[in-house]
Amino acid sequence: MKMSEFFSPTLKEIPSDAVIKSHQLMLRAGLVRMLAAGIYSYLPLSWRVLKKIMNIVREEMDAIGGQEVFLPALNPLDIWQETGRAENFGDEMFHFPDRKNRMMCLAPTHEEVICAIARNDIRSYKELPQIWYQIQNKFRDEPRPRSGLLRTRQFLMKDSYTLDYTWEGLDIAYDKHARAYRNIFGRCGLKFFEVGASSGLMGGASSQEFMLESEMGEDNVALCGQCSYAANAEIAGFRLEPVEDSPYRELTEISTPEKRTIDEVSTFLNLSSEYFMKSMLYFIDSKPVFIVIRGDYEVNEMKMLTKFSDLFRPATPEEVFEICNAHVGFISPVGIKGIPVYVDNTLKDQTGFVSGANKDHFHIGGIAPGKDFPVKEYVDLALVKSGDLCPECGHSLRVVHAIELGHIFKLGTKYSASMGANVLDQNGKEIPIIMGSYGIGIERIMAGYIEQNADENGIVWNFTLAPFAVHILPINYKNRLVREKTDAVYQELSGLGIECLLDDRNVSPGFKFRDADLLGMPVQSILGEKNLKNGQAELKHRKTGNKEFVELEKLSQRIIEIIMENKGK
RNA sequence: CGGGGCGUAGCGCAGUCCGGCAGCGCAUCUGGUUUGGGACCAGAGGGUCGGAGGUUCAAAUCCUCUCGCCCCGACCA
Repeated sequence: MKMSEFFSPTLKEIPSDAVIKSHQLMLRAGLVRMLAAGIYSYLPLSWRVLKKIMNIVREEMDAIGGQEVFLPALNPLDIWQETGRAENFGDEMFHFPDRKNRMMCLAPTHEEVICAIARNDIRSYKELPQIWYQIQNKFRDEPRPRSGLLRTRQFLMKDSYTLDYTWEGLDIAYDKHARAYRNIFGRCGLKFFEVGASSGLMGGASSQEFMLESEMGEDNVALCGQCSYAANAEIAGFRLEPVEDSPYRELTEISTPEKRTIDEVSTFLNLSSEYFMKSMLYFIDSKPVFIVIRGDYEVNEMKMLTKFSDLFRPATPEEVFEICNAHVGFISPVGIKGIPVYVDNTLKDQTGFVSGANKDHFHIGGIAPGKDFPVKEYVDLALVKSGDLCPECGHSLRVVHAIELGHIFKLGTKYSASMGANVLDQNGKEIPIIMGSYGIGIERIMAGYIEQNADENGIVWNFTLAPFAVHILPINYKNRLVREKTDAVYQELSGLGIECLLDDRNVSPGFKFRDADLLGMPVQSILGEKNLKNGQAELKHRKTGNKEFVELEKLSQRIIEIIMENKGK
């Protein structure tokens, strides 16, 4: 491809709207342009990359027996009402009436369509198992699209669905996907890891996420530095280091004027936060309860949801005062009768905690849960933090930001049951199909790759994803010798099936070098008059910056060598 | 949805406080020179100052409304 004919509008300056590295580089290198918030056009360079990613996905999905389908992105809303997800998604799902006033929507995912097909056309267990997948545009009216291609309102997703009639079958399909996903992300050259995850809105038994460590990630993940333990912070567990030597052995009232937060009281008493008990009043199913947790931990909203479903809410300051006769910051379950207390495991088997005295401007030291107030139940509600101990091996955990690339779910029968997607089993009994659901964000692979593989000059593609393998840079293409040799090299490489981008533009050498570094093809072949006269070309490796000089006749051979050497890296 | 910021030429910005000729750099076009890290000379084109309404002799600038984009939070397979 000649650059003079190729559409890759590069930018010298960083567009002011782009904040994260991948977004800035994709705009500067002319990969994408924004049409509206969270809606992007993929220009020739990025579409070449995305097609390569999709090819890898197809190969690996086909390898586990997946059958590619293409389902409608435009759906009638009523199938979404059948499963109740029209309401669950709410405004996050684009919906609108068609000309006959039937409500339609743009599908944010495709379980409902899969079930609609299965219930009509699959009757018997003999027709199972099935693995169906597609690569499709998904639409989600995100409250806040952001971070370039990492969170958009229209995006490409590989989504697959497995249909089984036994739970063992589901396990097998799930494991196949885990294997395929490792291959896909590995082949793309991503440093990824797998974590146990929450199923969230999707429901279902077990789920696993494939994550990319990145400051830009919206998820928090706990990683063990020693063993393979990795879990989304939403569900991560940890081993507790108990506190023992509290200076408060017995119940002691402490004057703490105007000191409300754990931080303030901790500083005031010069006592670190693990000696505190954080007391919070919630309403669960309209009844007041105390939730208490050790002072150095936060409550994990997702664990709250799992424990109490969505029926909980924090008490208002007025309700707190009414029940405790003290203001927020000075309360605790000590001495408050008739209100159940859920105690987080971080407080278990320890004593001597400081919490509110239920009297403004006073705290109490020396609290022992179970002795100084009744424990309704010990529960796991704490949010893991960096430095906590691995639940598997006891080594310390790192909590890092991560980008979710893929997610696999054992869905079970949630959707098949509500939509009546049933089959007859061996005994002639009607049972709901057991489903799995598995997604990969295609653009996130590209954006995530760039987040991990770029330097101050631009993108650094590997051969697997690069839009072109070789960027040919003639210095002064108008020069006859340069032009003839360049054209010969271009013809030869292209003839060998090596994708080449030829910068035949009449611009200064520096301009070409900067653009080439920005676009980031793995190898640059620089052809200048001086070297050509000696029968030589220069090869520059984008990743290392290393340069080598190669005899012209051996150029293509050397490039093939380099490609082979770097396969799978 | 709450908080903050921004909107002026393709891109990056100044001008807005304090009303008075719409500017700068880069990019673009024409001609010429140049060719190993974003070249030089000469000339040229390009604007509904996001939009609507208002105040004023006069509005990019002041007022009201509105649309869009970004960031933080809430939210989020």
